[in-house]
Amino acid sequence: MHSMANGVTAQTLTEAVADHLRRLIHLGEVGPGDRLPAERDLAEQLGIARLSLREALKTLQNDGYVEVRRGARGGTYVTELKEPVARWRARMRTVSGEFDDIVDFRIALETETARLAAVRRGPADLAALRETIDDLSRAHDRTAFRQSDSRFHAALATAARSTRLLAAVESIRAELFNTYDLLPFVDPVQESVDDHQAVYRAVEAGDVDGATAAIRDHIENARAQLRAIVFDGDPFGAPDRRTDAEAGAREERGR
Amino acid sequence: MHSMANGVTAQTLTEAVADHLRRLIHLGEVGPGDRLPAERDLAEQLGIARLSLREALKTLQNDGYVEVRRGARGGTYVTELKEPVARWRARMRTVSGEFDDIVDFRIALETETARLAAVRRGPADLAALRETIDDLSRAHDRTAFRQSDSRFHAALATAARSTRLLAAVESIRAELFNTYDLLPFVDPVQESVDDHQAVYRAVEAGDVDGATAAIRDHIENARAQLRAIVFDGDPFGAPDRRTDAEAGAREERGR
DNA sequence: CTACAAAGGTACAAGGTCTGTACCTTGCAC
DNA sequence: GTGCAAGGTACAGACCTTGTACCTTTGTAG
Repeated sequence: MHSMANGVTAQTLTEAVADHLRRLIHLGEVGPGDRLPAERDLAEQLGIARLSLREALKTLQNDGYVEVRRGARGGTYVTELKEPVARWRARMRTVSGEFDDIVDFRIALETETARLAAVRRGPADLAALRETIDDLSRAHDRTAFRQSDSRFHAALATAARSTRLLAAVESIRAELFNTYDLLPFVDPVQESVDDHQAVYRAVEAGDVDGATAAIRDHIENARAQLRAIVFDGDPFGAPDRRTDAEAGAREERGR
Repeated sequence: MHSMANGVTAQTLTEAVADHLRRLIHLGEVGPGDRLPAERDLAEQLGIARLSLREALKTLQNDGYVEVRRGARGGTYVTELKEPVARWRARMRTVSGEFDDIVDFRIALETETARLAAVRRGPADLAALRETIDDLSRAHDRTAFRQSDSRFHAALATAARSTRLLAAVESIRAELFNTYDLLPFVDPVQESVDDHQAVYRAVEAGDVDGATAAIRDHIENARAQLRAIVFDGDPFGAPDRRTDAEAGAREERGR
């Protein structure tokens, strides 16, 4: 027998709660400056003891996600996220291939999502998609931009009638974090609106190939933008860019 | 603020271990009749206390995945899996859309996997793929068939150079369980070999569209076969069709 | 400038989980 | 029928989770 391998561990409530909250922050559900509910309330909402929540908040505090203030106007506030974003960026630069691995996975999920959406969408789905694009084009700050962007992709997965794709699309977005705060704000908005509209038109028309091509372009655009953020100013030069065209030439260790 | 929603829970070690072992069984890493390592050894391999392992085994025992025998030739043996397969089948029939949801997700993962493999594969990858197909065509029993099949898809994800796709492909295969034991054995072998060879040829040729089309066909074939197992007449022909609730209620004592 | 209210901070006891260690029981093989 | 390789059981210590109670900080209304 083989591969009964190791690595099995329990997850404490504290860890689970910290992961949950960290994910909400990564997804932009709560952004810099937002205040979380009071400990007692939040603990009740999450169905856990206050102490467990407090320990989770302590973790997030240590990692620089939130800061805690006492007194009447006290509470737990999301920070500007400079520290965690810096750590995320360092990891993306350090762990070879991690960045492209995530984006490749996202492409796998979203191209098929777009394909299914083009086939299965109904009028209500189209309306929901239009609304997210309208919100996006009207977004006046980064938080609104983030949320509209997230909701477009969620609406697409909803139109695709796939609960697993919806969940996975959200998960992988959380892994990419939310780094728009590091970009100049104006550029990405118009580009993103254009990309989303292209996807929408193909989905509305039931154009399967057009929809997959449009979403692939969109994610490749996002990849390029994020790559600039992550690797900009690297003294050792850009790491190898695994485009599909190039990568075929190289070959790796056997297995 | 919204969506701070509920549902956060810790996972006990026992649960984690049970999930891990159940997954190995679902993937066919260990099959009917196989014996797991002795409790003391397995606990050490997994890095956990024996009691935690024992509780996990108790769970699997209750669910009909394994049976435990004492004495010199004793140990923990994987059952014929009739009970869990019946439960799985009942669930697929009952939970509306669950079956297609899983297969749709699998298509999302594997089409992009095939696409990337066609672009990034090296000679070693091609050799590994050929080997799994050879194994498959020589498979004399269901266990060998299962393993070769799994390994082909793993090799494909390896050729695609994507750790996340590899992990996700494995996960979703575990959710589909391993129901080949319910099929007549001869048919699917030749079909499956043909399908895999079609994928291989496209990947070898670097034919992106051919590879995605071939893997999509393969999975749609698998969908049709599985659908027949899941939704068509009872494979055991018994007019007495037990619901899973009934099945769980009976046959409780015999252990 | 004082009292109140709304937050976070701390303490403790009861019950559950995980570990390490030790010892008992079963049943095949010789 | 003895040896021995399994599983079966017991227990104490450390850690995690919960419920409850009470303390401290700080903005602000009066």
